[in-house]
Amino acid sequence: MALRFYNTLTLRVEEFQPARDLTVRMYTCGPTVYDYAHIGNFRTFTFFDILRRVLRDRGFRLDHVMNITDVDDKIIRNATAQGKSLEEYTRVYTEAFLEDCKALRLERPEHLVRATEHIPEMVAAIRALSGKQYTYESEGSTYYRIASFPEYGKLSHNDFTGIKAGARVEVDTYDKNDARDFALWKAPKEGEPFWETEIGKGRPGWHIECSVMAMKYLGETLDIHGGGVDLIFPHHENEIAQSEALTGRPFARFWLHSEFLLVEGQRMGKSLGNYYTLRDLLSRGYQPETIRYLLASVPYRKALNFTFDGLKSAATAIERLRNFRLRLQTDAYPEGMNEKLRERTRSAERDFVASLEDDLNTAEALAAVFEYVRDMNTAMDSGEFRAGNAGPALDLLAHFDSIFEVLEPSAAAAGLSDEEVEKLIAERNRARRERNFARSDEIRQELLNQGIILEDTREGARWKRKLS
RNA sequence: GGCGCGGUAGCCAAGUUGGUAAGGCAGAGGUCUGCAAAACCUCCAUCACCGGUUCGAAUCCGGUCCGCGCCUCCA
Repeated sequence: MALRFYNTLTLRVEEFQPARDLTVRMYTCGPTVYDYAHIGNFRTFTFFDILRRVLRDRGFRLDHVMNITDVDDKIIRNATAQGKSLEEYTRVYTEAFLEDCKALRLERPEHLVRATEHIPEMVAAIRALSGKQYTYESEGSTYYRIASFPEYGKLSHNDFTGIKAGARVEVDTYDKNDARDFALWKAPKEGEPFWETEIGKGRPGWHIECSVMAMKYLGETLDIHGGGVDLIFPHHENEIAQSEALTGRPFARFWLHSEFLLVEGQRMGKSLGNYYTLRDLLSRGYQPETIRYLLASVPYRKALNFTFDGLKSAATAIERLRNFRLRLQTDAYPEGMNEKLRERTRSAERDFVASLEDDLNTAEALAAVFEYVRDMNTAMDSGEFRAGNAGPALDLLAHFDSIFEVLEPSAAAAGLSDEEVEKLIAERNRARRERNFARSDEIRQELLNQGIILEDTREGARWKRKLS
């Protein structure tokens, strides 16, 4: 089977192929760095990450651009209030964002680009649009005239032909001819930072940066453009209007959007007290891979209900996989190869891949892995498992982890060192040989208090660190 | 109101070209173990509701109810 994605443009699942060669040209909307990113943001960024990994797993090369919006009204407001320059203000959150991504094991796109580093390109694009009569000026700002782009609404599937100029209450403080028109270039208000350019003093509107940076690095037509569902309108609709007006060509072939994240069944909001940044969760002791697992386990097109129960459940699920891997690595099996089990490994791998190819059905992909794990554990218990089956099984786990990446523990928090653990285990082994079970259990409990779990097996005691 | 997405076991959630419901977590009972842990086994849903099509529907059609998102900044 081939890769298929649900395309917002057509509202259908379609087979995916890059337009040219095997390189996927992809643009995804990144963060606006005015604050720490929250888990809702990371739901979307985790989706991008899974998308990247699956594309590569299916043999494609990636040319992926993600923007960092480091100039917008909120940033200006906050920076001004703190008496900082834009650069000074956004640097903190940009770095925090990159750290968070790293913690969540999100791959870095080939191009991570900042809006403020592309002002000249944006100005050139706006001038080109003006040359084609798509714009008008008002009080020093430049607007895009939507009436001149008949296809407006094709992504959000809205029909705007009935909307009349002035029909809506003016909510923006800028003067526009039509409520749907949007700013390409905003004139500075008193005291606001600005760029001095050929189209006047000011700063870029939000939408133009994505059009410009996407096309600069990837060409006129992208294979994939991604973002959260809330960006479909107006952001992505406006990107299409700008880009296609400029080039006369389709801006993106596939539009992929991730659904919202809810917290305990409710929309996350600061006023509701259920607003969490990644940092909030980490400081509560949850491991990054636990969060990553939870975010990745629900297919991206379904709203994800983020709960603390869910985190606990995710941690336990990961432990099940880690236990299996530990067992593969530490238990001894009879020599040889069980061909039936070998074939079972192949079928699990096929199911795993087929699920991901089906519009990134991560839930089904996980099911394929867990079913496989159960079958292999059963085979181990019954003695059918052979030493030769361990390699393929570990390979399958590695394949799984090349997409989900949750098997390796994050840097251990402070606690006992490996050596200290081994020392205590040796002492416990002596106690057990002497059948001093009281002392033996005492040591086990002591270790457990330190987050170390002991398991006695035929090959002796093995241990692991508990995951939260 | 328009556009879009949903309503499957206690929780999360897969399955919609129709054929008698994946998986994870939690729970109950077993096996194994010095005791545990891990692992395995067994048990735990008729798919929001109503009607229709069909030999047969969670899956198709019609209707109803409910939830969420976008329609103004927002992943």
